[in-house]
Amino acid sequence: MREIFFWSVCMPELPEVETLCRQLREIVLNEEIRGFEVRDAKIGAVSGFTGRKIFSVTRYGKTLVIKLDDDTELLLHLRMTGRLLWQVHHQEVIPYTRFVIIFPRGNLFCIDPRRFATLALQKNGSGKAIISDPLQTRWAPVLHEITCTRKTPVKSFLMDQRVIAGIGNIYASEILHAAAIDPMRSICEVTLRELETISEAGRNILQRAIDCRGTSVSDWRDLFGSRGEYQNELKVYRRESLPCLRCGGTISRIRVNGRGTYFCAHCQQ
DNA sequence: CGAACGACCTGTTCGC
DNA sequence: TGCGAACAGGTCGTTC
Repeated sequence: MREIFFWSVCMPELPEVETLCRQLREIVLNEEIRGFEVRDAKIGAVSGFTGRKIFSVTRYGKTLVIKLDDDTELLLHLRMTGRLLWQVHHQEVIPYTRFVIIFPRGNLFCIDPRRFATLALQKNGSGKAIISDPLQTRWAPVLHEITCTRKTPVKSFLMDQRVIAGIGNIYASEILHAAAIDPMRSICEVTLRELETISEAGRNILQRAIDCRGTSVSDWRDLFGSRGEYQNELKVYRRESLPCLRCGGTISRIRVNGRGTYFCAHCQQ
């Protein structure tokens, strides 16, 4: 039992949020909200959804977008340790619960030990990324036009939510390893051809991670408390000092803009 | 304008 | 064994 409630790292990025999104659609689409309980006001000042029905559940980058039948749009961002958990029975007390949405057939718990998660109403004209859907769009042609004005490390560039919506720390390391690019390389020195390699690797990795229902590095769990599978396919993340699975070199861990970054100095240039 | 960094949080891990 | 410091990282605001 404790295992269900015991996690330190979730870090929902695009594949994890997409997983929740798909699972939510199966369960709550067209369902009526019977109650909305805010257990921690820090989550955001929102209320008054009783009687509304769920019109759609979509995703923008790492943000979950829940649209109600009165056109209200709820934006849920899980940040680092936020989770959503579906519970059929309401009696259970779950630690770190931030809010609960009560449906006729069950209850949706938002759980977040570190209280970074946010719930807000859609703001008009909320920021859009240059690559708003990295799964559908080829990155290279668009990004190549702006790389010459930037000097930031390529890893920071990939994680910039104004550039690409949805890539976080885990997948940024994985993508650059797959593309054999040094994460510290300045983005302005990355060629169009290399950007195409990054784009190809990135889209493949994100899609594969979705197919695996996300990465359970320490304890990411899906809507039903199950682990993802992509942690079994990680090539560099959290593999410091272990051999590179491509060239046999040793995986290094450095800091890039304050974030733990894993790469192989032998085959990533 | 872009780049870097602290703040926000709290459970876990590390070092003495 | 115990305690405090360091660490984890998504995003925002501040500073340079």
